Amino acid sequence: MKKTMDRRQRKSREAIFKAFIALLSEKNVNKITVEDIITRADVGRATFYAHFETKDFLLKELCEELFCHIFDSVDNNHSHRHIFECDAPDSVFLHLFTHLKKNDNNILELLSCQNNDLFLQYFKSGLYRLIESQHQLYKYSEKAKLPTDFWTNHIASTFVETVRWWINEKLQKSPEEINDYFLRAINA
Amino acid sequence: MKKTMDRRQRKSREAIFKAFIALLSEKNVNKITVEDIITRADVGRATFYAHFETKDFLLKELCEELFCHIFDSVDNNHSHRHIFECDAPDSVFLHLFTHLKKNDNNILELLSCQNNDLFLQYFKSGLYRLIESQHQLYKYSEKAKLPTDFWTNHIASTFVETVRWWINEKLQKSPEEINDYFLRAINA
DNA sequence: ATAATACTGAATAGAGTGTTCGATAGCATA
DNA sequence: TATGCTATCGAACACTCTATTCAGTATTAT
Repeated sequence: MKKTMDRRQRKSREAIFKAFIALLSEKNVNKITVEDIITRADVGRATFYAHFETKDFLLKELCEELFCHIFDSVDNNHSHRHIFECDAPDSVFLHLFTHLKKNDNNILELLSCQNNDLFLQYFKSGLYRLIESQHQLYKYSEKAKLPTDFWTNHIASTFVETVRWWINEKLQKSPEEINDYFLRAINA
Repeated sequence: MKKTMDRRQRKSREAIFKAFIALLSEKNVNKITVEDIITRADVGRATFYAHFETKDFLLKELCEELFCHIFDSVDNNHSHRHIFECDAPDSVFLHLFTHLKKNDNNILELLSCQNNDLFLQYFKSGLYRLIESQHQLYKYSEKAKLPTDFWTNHIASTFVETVRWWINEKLQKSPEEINDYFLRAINA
């Protein structure tokens, strides 16, 4: 989203996103029509198509906006730690759990709605890239003689499944506890 | 599927399944139309709706037909082992990997096509029930103080992800090797 | 104030869904 | 082989949804 965006554009775009998110927690993504969205968002039909080529593009852009924040914040945090030489190997995940619980952008609504698989998959692909860069995680995989990409995928999916379980439990556990579960599961 | 099914019904049903499977490996499930299916299957429109209420039902019944075999075979094998008191704790998974590689019903085509998430998720839900009944798997979870349902989900998803990785690698590894990877990953 | 541009609202063509029905052909049974 | 039963055909139908268009209106940046 460009900074120099017409206020009207921003408003329409935001209204569409907001309506779409609300609808996503109400019904299956395949059953949501453009009519539903524009009625809820209170914008004209032509406006919708001026912003998004199709519903699929809307979904894709929504995912990008949602997850760019969370991964950016990790990247910043990680580079800080690098600068200060404060090496806490697995705290990246604690950082992610904490960030999730803060629930910026109502990300939790989407990760717990009936369409959550959609978002968990998208989240996982972002995670995969992040994990690849965390070399200290691979000590165990070497010990267990597991291929690198197998291990990367294993960690990413275990993280996502931990989040899924956590959300199902209504986030009763603290980020520290759930991070502990996660680390025990991957036995790091 | 009832045994006493009219030959015409069987033929139509099979033709529809076959056409659907072929289409699934060509394009996204959402883009497949009833028109596509009946043209490929060479049956009338009314025939399709006589067999399946909607496309979603077709998909559901396809999944059931596909996975019932594989889980039934495990159940039989498991109860045999029970009778003969031959207790090989984790061989259920080796049995599953072996069964998958045999590729009955072209199950692998579906697990490796672009719609594989659909089938892997369905496969996982079947697995979940199976794992719940395998009590010997929970020794480690008790040691690591992890909740039962967390652990069940962890094993199920790790299995599914192992299968996913295996298929991506074109099934080059033997069932024994891949079972080994899986057991190392869950550290059982 | 002005020019640029985003939005509206209604109309439109086209694709896909799910149903209907009389006619036809295949099936099980006797 | 003749019988009734039932699955299929194929075409037509109403319906919903998609995606585009365009003239008129409102808002914005400068």
